[in-house]
Amino acid sequence: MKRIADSTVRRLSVYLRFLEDSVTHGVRTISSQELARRGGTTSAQVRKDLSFFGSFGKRGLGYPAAELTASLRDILGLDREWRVIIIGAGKIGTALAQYHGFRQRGFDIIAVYDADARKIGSKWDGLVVRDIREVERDVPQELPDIAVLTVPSEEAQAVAERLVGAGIEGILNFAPVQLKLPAHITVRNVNMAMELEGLSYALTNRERSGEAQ
Amino acid sequence: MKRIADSTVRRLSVYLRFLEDSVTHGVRTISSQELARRGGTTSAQVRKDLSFFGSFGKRGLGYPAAELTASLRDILGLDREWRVIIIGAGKIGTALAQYHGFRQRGFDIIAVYDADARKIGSKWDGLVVRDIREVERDVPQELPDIAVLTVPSEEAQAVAERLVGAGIEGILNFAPVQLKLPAHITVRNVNMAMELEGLSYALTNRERSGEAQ
DNA sequence: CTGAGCTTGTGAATTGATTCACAAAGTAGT
DNA sequence: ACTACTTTGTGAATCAATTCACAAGCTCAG
Repeated sequence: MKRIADSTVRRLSVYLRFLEDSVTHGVRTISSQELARRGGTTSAQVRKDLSFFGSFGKRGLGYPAAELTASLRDILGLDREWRVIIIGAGKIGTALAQYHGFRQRGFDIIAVYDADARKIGSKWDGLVVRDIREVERDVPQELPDIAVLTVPSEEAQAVAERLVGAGIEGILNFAPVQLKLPAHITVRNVNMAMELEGLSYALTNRERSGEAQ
Repeated sequence: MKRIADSTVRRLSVYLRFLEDSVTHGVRTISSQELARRGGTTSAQVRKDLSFFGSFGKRGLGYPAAELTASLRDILGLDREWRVIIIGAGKIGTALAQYHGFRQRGFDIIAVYDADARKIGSKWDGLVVRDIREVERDVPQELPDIAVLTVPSEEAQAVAERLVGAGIEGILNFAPVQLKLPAHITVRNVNMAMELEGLSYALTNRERSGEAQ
């Protein structure tokens, strides 16, 4: 199968969110045009995106909402639970640990780690903050799939390497540094500073830059 | 001037972070190769990115670190303070409000708003949570540049429209919906669910998908 | 059953981003 | 001053993503 572009996967995620919404509102069938309108793209793009994975619609009618929802969940690998650990019990890490939206979407936060003795042992929401030194022992036992990295930039690379050593293969990195890890490790970056600076650039050079969306 | 790609602006932001770091460590000069290594890209890409904005290096030597830092800050519009308001005092909003990294980088959080009477009036870090209904009065007075939107999905579109009506032109949207706003408004989306689902896809289809970075 | 009206699925065309490759310009050692 | 070595800046070539455009398939009304 052909390599699927990152941008396509992102859009599938957006379509899925709207589809789930539509299904709970009783919508039976939905056109590429409607999906495009809600996803901020074009109908041709929607059809192309879906066509990489198969043929889901009926000509003249559109896509069956419930079936397409199930197919997208399947394609995205959301037909299972993902076990997530959070590394770094700072402001962002804490907020994420307490945010219930993830669990709802199948991402189950099973543990939080930190290096700071003052934080270790404290409890939120049934989760006790563990010592980061335990990660090498815990990961082979509890087999988390994804680590969310919310440690200071200086430590991000070293901590990431430890996680990989312990057996983690997927990392959601909040530190504003580019992690250098073996090729088989999947990394996604969330970089708030970058987003704000993107806004700063766009607002400063309004005529040059297109409207980011 | 030619339209600059979003991906280019993102990379400039990454280069800038590393350059600032280098300057504080006393580095005087830096090559496109070194910037590429740290930014997770290629030297040709670095040179191309910079070439859109001018000629900053010396052949045979590289780029003067301090000067390039200043130029990038200038290009990105970081030679000023940006006034930021946070809408939504939930888990994420609260964490962002208390996170000092933004202020350090020139993004000054001047207010937090919420609709929930139980939250209004509570105080963090010198910031009192204000009633969202006051936003129409405050914005024309205090002239914030950017609104960070951390309200539930269902409310995001309506709240965004109110913000635009009040005079906001830049929005950092954390709600997993595509906002539909006038073309002159700049929107950036941070969508954690999308990132996690991207990881889920990549981990599920390891052979098909490239390593996202 | 027929014709008008939608909407999908998809090659082809286009537009956009990245990589190549090299001349030009500099450094440093002798 | 000359040679060997670096590194930038940039057109040209390549690779990738999006948009176009239309045949084919389906619905529905009469």
